Amino acid sequence: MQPKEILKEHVSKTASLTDEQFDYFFSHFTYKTFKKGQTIIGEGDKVDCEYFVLSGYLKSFFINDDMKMFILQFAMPTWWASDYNALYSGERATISLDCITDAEVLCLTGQDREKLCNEIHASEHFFRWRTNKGYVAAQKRLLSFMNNNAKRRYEELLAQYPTLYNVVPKQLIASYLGVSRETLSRLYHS
Amino acid sequence: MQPKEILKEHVSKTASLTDEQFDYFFSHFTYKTFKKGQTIIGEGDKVDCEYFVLSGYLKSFFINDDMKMFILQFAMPTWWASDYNALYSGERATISLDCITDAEVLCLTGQDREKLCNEIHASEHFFRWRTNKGYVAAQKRLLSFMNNNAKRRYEELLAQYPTLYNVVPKQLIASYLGVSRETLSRLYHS
DNA sequence: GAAACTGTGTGACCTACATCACAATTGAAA
DNA sequence: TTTCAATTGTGATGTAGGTCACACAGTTTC
Repeated sequence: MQPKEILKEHVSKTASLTDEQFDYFFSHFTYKTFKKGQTIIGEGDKVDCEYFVLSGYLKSFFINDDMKMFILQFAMPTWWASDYNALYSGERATISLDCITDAEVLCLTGQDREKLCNEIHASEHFFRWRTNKGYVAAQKRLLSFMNNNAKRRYEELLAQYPTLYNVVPKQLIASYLGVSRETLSRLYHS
Repeated sequence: MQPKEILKEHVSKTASLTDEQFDYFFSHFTYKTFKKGQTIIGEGDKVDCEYFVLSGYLKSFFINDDMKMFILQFAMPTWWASDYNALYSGERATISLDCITDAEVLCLTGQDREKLCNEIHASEHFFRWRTNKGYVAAQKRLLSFMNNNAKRRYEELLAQYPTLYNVVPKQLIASYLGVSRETLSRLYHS
């Protein structure tokens, strides 16, 4: 399937744009490819874009003072990713984004997103619903952190995204769950 | 200050509505008061509304199978609260909402919000930005959970919302931080 | 002014998970 | 195929924070 069709199918689930509107909408996206391990957003960068994943897996993450990594999100095909705080506020990136596998993405600048939201009411509708979905998901994960131990969080993650298990190194899964890789290893060997 | 002015000032920070547009916007809100301890949304309820706080303090929370409470959000004046998952999806509430103090709120039904978003482009803009802010805040809190111990999370919370300390029982602060009340007590007595 | 309730402090003990150290395995590069 | 790095497994030990138990406020209720 072509990038344009992938995005169109995705957007049409929450907003109705006419074909001409969608053509215009799509014309603001830039197609890019990245290699496994490549950095898309690095800490301290100016953040211009958000990214729609066509193929491959990304991770968005934070590194603390002890160089420990915490994964905020795995981004898979048809997911969006960026440092939304930096993108909306103009501040420098505190969240990084890079490629777990080779990846194809569509880039949309923050400026173009605002322009599209202004010019096409339906596109603002789309972004509102998408963001709300992200908000609800983040809240769910917060509750899971408070309520569940590492084992249950691990089972939850695998139940929701079984494909991750084969694609993503266990270290990264541990960073997502907020446990050490040693603990994770012990969890699924018992 | 009147409810209408409070809301107007709040909305105008992110969206420009004309006076007539705002009058129309405001006409969809219902003013309500609640007493300390009253439930606004209970588990299993059908969720029709979201709530804009005019005065007082609310909490949104989740109760697990062991009857342990986890607080997702304290809502203070000019904050919004609801079970957004239930409100957007039509499912029953899993998140409850009640009053820590006497409170005045403005209620907006999900239906009216969608109607307003349709009819007034600027109001959709407002809700997109508000939701994005919530999303970014939830992500920050997630990172804080992964990165910081209970003591630092406690200090962070007090630094951000000093008023909470006097208004909100320590038990609830513990539930927000995801620690037991005993641990919290030990944290600030040392 | 008892009585009952809600909120808080504090000690003793327990457990989930972190950390450190090193071995084993896999996988890419040469 | 050999080599080097990245990834994973596993034991020993440390610790933050949970749980239970009980004491001691304030505050509301009759």
